[in-house]
Amino acid sequence: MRLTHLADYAVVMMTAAARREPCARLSATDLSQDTGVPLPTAQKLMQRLAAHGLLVGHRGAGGGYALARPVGEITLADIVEAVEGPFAMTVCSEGRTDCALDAHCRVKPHMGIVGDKVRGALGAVSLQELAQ
Amino acid sequence: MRLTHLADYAVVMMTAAARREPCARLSATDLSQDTGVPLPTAQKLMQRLAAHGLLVGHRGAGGGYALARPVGEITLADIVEAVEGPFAMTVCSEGRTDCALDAHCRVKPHMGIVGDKVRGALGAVSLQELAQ
DNA sequence: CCTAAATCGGACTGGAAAGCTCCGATTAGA
DNA sequence: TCTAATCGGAGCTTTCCAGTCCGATTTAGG
Repeated sequence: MRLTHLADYAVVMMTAAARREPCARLSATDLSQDTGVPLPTAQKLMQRLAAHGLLVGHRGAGGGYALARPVGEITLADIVEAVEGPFAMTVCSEGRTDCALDAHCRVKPHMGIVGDKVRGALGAVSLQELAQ
Repeated sequence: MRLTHLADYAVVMMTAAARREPCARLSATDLSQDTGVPLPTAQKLMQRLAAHGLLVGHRGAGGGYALARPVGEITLADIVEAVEGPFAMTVCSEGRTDCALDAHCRVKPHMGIVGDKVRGALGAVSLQELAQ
């Protein structure tokens, strides 16, 4: 029950962005230098965060990314979900039924509820709190 | 943010044990047949669960495992923590400081709190609820 | 006392997913 | 129109997890 390195990096980068001016243009290079995250990795992460609507990208010279929403409306759950995928405690919660235990499993109906609880715990932490 | 297969298997096995009589002797073979978990994997999991005080092992002929506590006093958090290790969102929360971002990281102090929240969410679910 | 059954502990192999890097496509500014 | 800086996707290497096997230890029963 721990975050992947990519999700950890994403949280660090988003908090670094939250400390800047709102709507400021942030390039992947800028955040890479601020946080220490390797540049190619930072690029890949910002792509995913933009694809999930947490950042908006502006291309071309002078472009970069900007927070899509106010810092109070972006939660830890949003960031983790953008990088790691949906909060499913088990693979069978995602619709996949290729589980060898599926026939005898009596726990499956409860796992969706558990996932929601975990998501609620992370959803209660906003970027504003993380940035102090 | 998902459980490993081993933790998933452990939850299924513990719920299967919870449906038996309290204090019943359960061998790894029994639970393996009931749940469909491969026998060697079941053995390894029960070792870990016993090492963390969730099961008590009885060696020798007629031996087996039994739940160490009533089903209402064993939570999902206990099981996951026994198999996956402590609830640390990041490696730096466990005391390791070999993180390249450590110097600039301003999020580290908050991660311990986040881990506690997640643990609380899983700690609110007891074996009794999972077994219906 | 002896046999048999079952747990405990370790080390080893295979496989999947994460993590990192490089290269092409697109766009704004001069 | 040309240049420069960025977004976006594809590929590869590496690390960690999952599964398996073996031997050692212990206890109940005949």
